[in-house]
Amino acid sequence: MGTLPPTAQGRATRDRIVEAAARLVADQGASATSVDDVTAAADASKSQIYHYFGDKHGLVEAVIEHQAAMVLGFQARLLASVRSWDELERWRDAMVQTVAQQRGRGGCPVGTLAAALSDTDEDLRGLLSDAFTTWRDAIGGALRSLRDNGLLAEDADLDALTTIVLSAIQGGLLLSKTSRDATPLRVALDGAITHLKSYAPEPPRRRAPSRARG
Amino acid sequence: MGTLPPTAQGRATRDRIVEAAARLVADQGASATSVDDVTAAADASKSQIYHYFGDKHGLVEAVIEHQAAMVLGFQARLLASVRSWDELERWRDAMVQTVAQQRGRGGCPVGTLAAALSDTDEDLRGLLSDAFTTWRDAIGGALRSLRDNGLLAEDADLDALTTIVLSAIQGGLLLSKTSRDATPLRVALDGAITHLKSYAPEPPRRRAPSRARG
DNA sequence: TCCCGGTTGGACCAGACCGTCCAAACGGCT
DNA sequence: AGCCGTTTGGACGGTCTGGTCCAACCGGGA
Repeated sequence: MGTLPPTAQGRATRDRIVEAAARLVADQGASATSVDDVTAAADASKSQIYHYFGDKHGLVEAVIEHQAAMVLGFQARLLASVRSWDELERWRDAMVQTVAQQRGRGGCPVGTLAAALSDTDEDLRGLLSDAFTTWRDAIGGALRSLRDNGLLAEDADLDALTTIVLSAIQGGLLLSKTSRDATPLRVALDGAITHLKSYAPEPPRRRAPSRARG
Repeated sequence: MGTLPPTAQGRATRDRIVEAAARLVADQGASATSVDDVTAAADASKSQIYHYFGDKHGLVEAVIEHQAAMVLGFQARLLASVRSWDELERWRDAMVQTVAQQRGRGGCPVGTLAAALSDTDEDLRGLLSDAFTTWRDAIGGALRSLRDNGLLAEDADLDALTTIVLSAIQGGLLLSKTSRDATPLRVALDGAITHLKSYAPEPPRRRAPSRARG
């Protein structure tokens, strides 16, 4: 359970199970996904799941870790290279495009799990809280990079701005998945970026009216 | 099912069931709440539930409508009177205080349901989407009132600003419930209000640095 | 070749699940 | 009192649930 399978075959099986479980949990919810569902989807047998994960709780933990790694990998890759407003806007466009492609379905796997499990299980809440912390670090790194490049004022509160950006992501994704329309996410992220720009050391000529309609 | 019980006694029973179910669903999730759980919590018998709601799906519908009415009632009451920045900030403080009191637990009942059910059931997603639309109307009304009082520019895009505010609410609540700390909500709402103020017709002396740290 | 830990399949269990059913009790009528 | 639709209680059935158990299988090392 705690440790990874020693053989390559075992590791492959474990991965297959986690991926199948992650997919099922993402579009049914954790408590609506049965262990038997997972065995069918992963083409595995029940003893394999209990061998590698101990019980269903352990399986859900593995799913959370898997989704956190996916999302944060994606985010970290895009955010690591941000050194200008243009690059930050490319990051925004990538997220909006991803959501638009699936018409909002699913939203953020981590956010969805956090909404469902934070009140139910203290262990899982901790994992999800850690995931958000890591995400904040990635965003905060990008903001620091912007500040180092002279695009944000020295005295700007980067922690607060990071919270604002992550809130816009999560809130926008929730509204987009509920309305099946990427617009709320685009508008929320646009608003966050406009807000960031208001902390530029040389304030732009004048404020820009918000562009998109929600 | 579709219609309300004809007798006062029946209506009382129905209400008791919905309230108990809403409480259970809020802190266990819909699919983790069994009909038998509800019978026990509402001190009702099974036939009563199936008599008034048809099946579990109908019960969940009633729970959504109940939670939407609660949240929107609370919001509409606070937002209807907003005519100045001070009053908007009082609305923000009321929300933050409510969340702080329960250390973030639960978050927004509507948001939590939306995260869990939007991908699962198209009917329920529609109900939740409608709830968000009504919420948007309440926020939009407050913003219009601010504009009518000369606090927002005539050309400000109120629809977009409404989306930004609602995203901040939902995102902030999610982060607060996951971290068991009201700070993210306070910071997100502060950011949204600061953003709104940047659309004031007479821009304030200079931009204000964000106050709280996240 | 034998051995042995890791791996796999699936029957099986006890309890929980949703939903059905029917008979009894209730309560406002006339 | 007598009636009738509404409301109530709870036993029951068939299915699904998480979890256990054990026998078989595999593959590499000696």
